[in-house]
Amino acid sequence: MFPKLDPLLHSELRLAVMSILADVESADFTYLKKQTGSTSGNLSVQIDKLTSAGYIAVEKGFKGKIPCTTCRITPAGTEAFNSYVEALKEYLK
Amino acid sequence: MFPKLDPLLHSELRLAVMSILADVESADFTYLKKQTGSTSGNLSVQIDKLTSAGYIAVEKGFKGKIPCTTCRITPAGTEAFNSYVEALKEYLK
DNA sequence: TTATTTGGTTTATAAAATAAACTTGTTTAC
DNA sequence: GTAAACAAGTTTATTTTATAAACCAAATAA
Repeated sequence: MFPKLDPLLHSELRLAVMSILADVESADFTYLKKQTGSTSGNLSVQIDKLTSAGYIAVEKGFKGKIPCTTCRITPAGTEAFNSYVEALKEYLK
Repeated sequence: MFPKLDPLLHSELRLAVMSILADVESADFTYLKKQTGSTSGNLSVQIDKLTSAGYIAVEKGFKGKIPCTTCRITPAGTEAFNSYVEALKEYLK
């Protein structure tokens, strides 16, 4: 039987964001936007959802005078990501 | 950069169906329904989409007097599935 | 014969993804 | 110094999807 896929992670953009954050200590909004090729609006919405789920943590600050939103994955996020990868394997093999 | 994920395959139920059909010669509606645990309505809709995309072929016949819808993957479907798996790996590693 | 079950399809609703428009503040050009 | 352009996002609106609920036709069981 196929395991249920976490709908929060089974989304192209959110998965890309999580994939990046799983690899780096932290990444800011602009970097995520460039790496994923997404629009600001879409990225903003998806970051919110990941934050509400507790999968990532967001810190708002400034780089000089310019606002800067920094994201990092949480332990819960790491665990969810790993579970998702395991679940997905059942579909791909 | 993250490759685009085929939206037709990036769907839990459609992916499960394709995953099954990639493994067997053919499978009928009832079998797919049992294996995926989906509702008839949802399965019917998703089979239609995969058919329209040319990823699977559907044959409608009878098993005795009872109608029986048989599905099998097409070469285009196999290729799309393989590409999807490759693309997804970029997100999971 | 009238329920009930099988094997679905169609239609309606809920949820998601995405795009477009807007905001706040900053830098640049005149 | 002020108007225009830009950066970094957010909010709102629209489109697309997924899913569920309702329905239907034929077969079997009571």
